[in-house]
Amino acid sequence: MARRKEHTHGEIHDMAIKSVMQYLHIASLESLSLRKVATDIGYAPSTLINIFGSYQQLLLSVSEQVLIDLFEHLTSSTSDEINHNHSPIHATEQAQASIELMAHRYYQFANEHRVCFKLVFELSAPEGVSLSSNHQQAIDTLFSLVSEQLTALFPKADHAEIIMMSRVLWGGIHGLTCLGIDGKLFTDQTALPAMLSSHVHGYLLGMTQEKDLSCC
Amino acid sequence: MARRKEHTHGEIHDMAIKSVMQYLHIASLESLSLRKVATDIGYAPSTLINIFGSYQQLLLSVSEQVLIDLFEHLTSSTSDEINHNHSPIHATEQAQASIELMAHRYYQFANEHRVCFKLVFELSAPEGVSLSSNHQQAIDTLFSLVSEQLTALFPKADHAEIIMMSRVLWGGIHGLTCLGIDGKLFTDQTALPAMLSSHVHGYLLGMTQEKDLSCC
DNA sequence: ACTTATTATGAACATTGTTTTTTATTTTGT
DNA sequence: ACAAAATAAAAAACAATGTTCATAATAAGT
Repeated sequence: MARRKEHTHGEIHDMAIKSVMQYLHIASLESLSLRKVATDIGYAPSTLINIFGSYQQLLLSVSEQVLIDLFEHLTSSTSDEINHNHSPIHATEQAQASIELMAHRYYQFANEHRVCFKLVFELSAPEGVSLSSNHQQAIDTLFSLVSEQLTALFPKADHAEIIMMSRVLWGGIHGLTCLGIDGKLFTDQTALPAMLSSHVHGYLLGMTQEKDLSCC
Repeated sequence: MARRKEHTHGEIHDMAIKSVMQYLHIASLESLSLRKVATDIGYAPSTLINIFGSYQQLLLSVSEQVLIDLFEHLTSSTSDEINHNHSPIHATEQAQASIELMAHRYYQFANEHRVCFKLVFELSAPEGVSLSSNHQQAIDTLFSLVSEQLTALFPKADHAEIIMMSRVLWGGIHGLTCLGIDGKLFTDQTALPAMLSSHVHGYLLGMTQEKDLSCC
């Protein structure tokens, strides 16, 4: 019966999201419920419905936050790790190493936040309603990370080709990661970084040979 | 009140699976329920629980069936379509074309059975219980389809390398397909076959260059 | 201080998966 | 052929879910 107003809606919003993300680190999505979240943060279920609109939209908000965290994980302090083993001579090697590093980090993030990561890609917006602009923008930003590097690697290629190649690269990274994290297709987890490298390295090598025919 | 035994358990099993697959062609998984399936096939909910053990295991049985259908879709009458445009001269070209065709079919199947396809990869076995051997075997068989072609392409490569390459290829095909079917990452559906081809073609070209250094 | 407008709440509701109990049917034993 | 035991399906009961809505408690306005 309406106690003292202790938190703003924004605060409850953040508390709920934090509660869900915390829960999903130790349990499955199916075992979570709106009522559990409400109990955890000390509010009534109907309060969360008031703020988020529905349980599904609460989960979508979580998905947004996970994407933001993922982006930060992919972009934080890149420089020192690239030059860790050997300093690349050419800018092209730098670009390739950068993509490879992102691939490895993508998998690392997915592996450390499996349930949250799955949530992002398995939850779709409610019927007829499209994703929020925040959400869509977060996704687009991920793509730009790769296409940026690609323009450095293929200065002659036109925009459409760059876009396509970035999608092929992300698609592969994403697919390997998805199949890897729940061990559905291969059980040896350790091999996945090598596969990611093989994918990035192999595809870029193939595209290089196809684009600039400097040889043969 | 236990009416006359009209169907065997096996028949009810198949009826339920068929009902689910049919329903998922026109509606979402969240809107489906055990009770709806029961009503649809004219039995009580508890009867389905008796047969399948739980709703989740019913859905896992559906997933198995989808995998079987997928396998059939990938392997049926391959020969005539490969030689459709131009007859390949070398066996290597044939192998590459075969993988590319499978990639396109993989996407085609996923696109025509979106909800069922998603079900296969989003539903995991109940806590602690591993997938049924049928289920696991169906997955392994998919992989063998690619690795078969790869052994033709890279006769010198050892088994471990073949395995790895087949996983990278499938991972990429799967990732692009996943991201493609619910338009989460790119809206132009038509471009997806081209991306799949680029992935297969690009990666194989890169690996060819790396494995047999006949040039440069 | 009194009224008005918020705001979170708790009770109610329909629906879910599952368990348990009942009951109708089939099979078995003699 | 008939009674008894076994079986199979269903109905009823249960706990838990997301969501709605009337209500009580607080905050704001004058």
